[in-house]
Amino acid sequence: MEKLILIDGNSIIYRAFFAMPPLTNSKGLHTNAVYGFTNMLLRLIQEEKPSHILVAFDAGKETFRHEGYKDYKGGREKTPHELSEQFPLMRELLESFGIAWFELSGYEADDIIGTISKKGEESGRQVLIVTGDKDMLQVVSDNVKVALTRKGISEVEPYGPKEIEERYGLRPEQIIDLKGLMGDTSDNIPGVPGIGEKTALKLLHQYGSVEEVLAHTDEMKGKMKENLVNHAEDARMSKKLATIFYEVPVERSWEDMAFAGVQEDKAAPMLHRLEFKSLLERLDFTVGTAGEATSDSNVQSLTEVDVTIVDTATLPELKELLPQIEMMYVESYGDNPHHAIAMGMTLSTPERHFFVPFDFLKSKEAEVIVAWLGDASVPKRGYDLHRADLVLHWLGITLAGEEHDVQLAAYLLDPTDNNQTTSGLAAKYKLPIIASDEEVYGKGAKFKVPDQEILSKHLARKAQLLLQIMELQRNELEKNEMNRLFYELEMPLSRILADMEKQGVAVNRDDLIQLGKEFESQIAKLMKQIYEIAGLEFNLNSPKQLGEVLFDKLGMPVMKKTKTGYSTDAEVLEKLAPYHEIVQYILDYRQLAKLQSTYVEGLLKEISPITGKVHTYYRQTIAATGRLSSQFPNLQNIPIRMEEGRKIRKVFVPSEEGWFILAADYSQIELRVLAHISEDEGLQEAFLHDLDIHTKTAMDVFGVSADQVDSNMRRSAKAVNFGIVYGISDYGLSQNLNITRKEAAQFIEKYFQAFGGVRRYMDDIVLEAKRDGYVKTLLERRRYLPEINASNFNIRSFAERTAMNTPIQGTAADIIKLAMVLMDEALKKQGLKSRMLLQVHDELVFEVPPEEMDIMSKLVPEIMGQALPLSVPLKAEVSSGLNWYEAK
DNA sequence: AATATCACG
DNA sequence: ACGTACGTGATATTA
Repeated sequence: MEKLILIDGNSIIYRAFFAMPPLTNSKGLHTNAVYGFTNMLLRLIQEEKPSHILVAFDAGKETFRHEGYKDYKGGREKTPHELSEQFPLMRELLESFGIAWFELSGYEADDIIGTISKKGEESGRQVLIVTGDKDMLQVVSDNVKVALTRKGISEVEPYGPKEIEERYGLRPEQIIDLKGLMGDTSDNIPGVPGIGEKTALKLLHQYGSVEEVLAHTDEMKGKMKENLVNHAEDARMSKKLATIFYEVPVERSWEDMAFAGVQEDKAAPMLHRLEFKSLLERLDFTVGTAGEATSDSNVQSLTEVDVTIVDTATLPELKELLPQIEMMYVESYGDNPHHAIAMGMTLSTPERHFFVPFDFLKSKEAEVIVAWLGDASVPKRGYDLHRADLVLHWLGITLAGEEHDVQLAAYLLDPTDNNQTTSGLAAKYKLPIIASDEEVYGKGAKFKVPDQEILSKHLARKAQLLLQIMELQRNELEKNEMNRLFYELEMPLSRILADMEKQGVAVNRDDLIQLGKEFESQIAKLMKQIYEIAGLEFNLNSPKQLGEVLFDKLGMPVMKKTKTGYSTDAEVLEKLAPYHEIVQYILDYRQLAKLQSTYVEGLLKEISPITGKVHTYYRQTIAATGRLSSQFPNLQNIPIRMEEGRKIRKVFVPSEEGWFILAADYSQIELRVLAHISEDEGLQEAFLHDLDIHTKTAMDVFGVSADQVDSNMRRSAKAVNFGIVYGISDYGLSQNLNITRKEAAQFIEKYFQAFGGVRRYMDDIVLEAKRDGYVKTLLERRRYLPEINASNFNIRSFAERTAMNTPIQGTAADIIKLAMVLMDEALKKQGLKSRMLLQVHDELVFEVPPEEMDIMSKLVPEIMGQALPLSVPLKAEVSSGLNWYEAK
């Protein structure tokens, strides 16, 4: 049977434009959309081998749809000129490829395609429509399929009647009823307010069509009924607008649309003009002539890979090669690795790739693989092994022996690189490009686990690249003197973190609920008072509405603006508090609302029904300074500064009867680190004598003796110390202390006079950053600062402050990470039952059985204090109790 | 998806 | 003269 492909040119070229990075030829001509379109076209030709092709375009501004509804497609952004200039190029390219195209003033591409597809079907041809527009689904039939583009244009999802039934539970012709009810913002089709896809489908499943729905509104109630009655006409019109017109006078014959393959003599000059070198190279001009074999054409941009799917039959081959496996990759989806769904695993030697389906891995016969995974004496190389460990753990499988994690190494080599994906790293190292995960899986709601065929190949391609990347990383780590940091600190730490996360922290659910009730009643009281005083009810959580009440209605002075309107943050509200009693209530409300939503409700949602604990996920490859971060839930920002919030800590309890929570935190670790690296004598002296550092700073800055330092002076000195650590600026300090910039500048000058070594450090580190392009910590952790020489003052200043702060914050991070590794060793060596549960940047939290309280109270601060010998002592203070609140 | 706000070190 | 303190993550609202 002959096959006809109909392409919605506008839809595809738009998607190509936004999906592709900007691309211009040497003359400055934008070509990215044409490139994306062409790539897709060639792939279609190769895969579908069509006998006929036609590309339809929209023409002119006004179509017959505007006659009934002048706002049709209103509110759309104007087409960027970078795109509009590509339309003529696209038409030329189609002509050079011998592909027919058609447009007709007054009609949309949809209508042209609909018309031709009907004719194609009637003449006994198979039809495939390629578009990004779901409206097109209405023309689907047994012989007409619609391929919808997914995530850009790299992949399409074919829809026949069966797929529409599965996805929507509708017949193709009901798609217009769906649009009629839900509307379409992109075309400015109104639909019925309050009815989205969910509701629309429910109604259609019950009544079948817009007309039937409208005829039965008497059976409904509430807002929905009201909306349907009031907007019945909108619904009817919307349906009409979405309905394809099948009578377009198309001036193309079958002969015009026949496609006989791309001819080199015609196509090559055009491709040259566009400078599509890769396409020229890849095209061998034998592609796609109807019915002809397309043997060795490599239109496909991806390299071929061979993967062996591991099953009963192929297991012996893998078994044989297990000792030679050099790369493992576990794919899963879901942001939270504790709940992630495993998709598949690849095990690779440099020559061969094995794909292990998880169903098989769980079977009895696969236990040889499970044993291999759990054998700590077998070094594992992989990508994001931390995540792999957790995913496998919740499947009951142990992973051990992690030696090289490519993601973690990539983070160390450039912690600010936010594309540590395999395809991103491949690009960085100029290795062959592979499809990104987003291209293969889609993102957000479009995410879909692909067929095993596609998945296994994608993973194999990743593994292939990862093997190469790993070798390059080994060299680079060596060159950067980061071997110790990587192999002795970060790699062992990644195991420890995974173990802490699996262990989790017990949370007393009932107490948390009780606390929530107390917050709730206070919140209700505050809301009532606020609404009463304001004289109206509004959404207190909306800064916009709050701003209107405060500034427009009550006429309070505007202190600060955000880019969208009035600022109502705590700093502003505190200044406004004297003007009106309502402000304090709002501040109190804000505080409680935060506690309730984030810490009560948020935490409750994270308690595992399986373990009754929260299992956070420490991310080791995020923070630019080398710190950890914590997610799902974030256990590094549990309230402590305010008593109300601090109560949250009471619900974090030991997981075993009679045990205790023990917490130890470093005292002034950042300033001690600063004392060490700046070699400032005064600062070192202060820590050698274990002075109160803020008081000491106040003495020097204000030139007074210890007993003359009042609380206000100490507060200022503390702010100066913070400023120093952050990379000081007079403006920042003045904001913090609510003083003038001049006064702040004087403080800073005084500070530098007293601590000359610190001034020298600040100056030197900025020069070092300008010279090397990066700064580093004591353990050789790097952070590149490409903006350190920027001409823009703001950008440059930011980089300079970062240069000052990163070695301090980063070295502190190095130290506590070292302490964690040493602590883990000590616990194991001494056979202690105590468990490390949490890390909060300068604090470690443990759960400890009663008989180990004495030893742990000594051991923990000792190990933390000796983790990295500095020129000043490191001090860790320990405390304990029945819960985290008491361990303060 | 972006913005505002606020919790922590 | 320039205008921000350093590093994170979660929530609710709004576009």
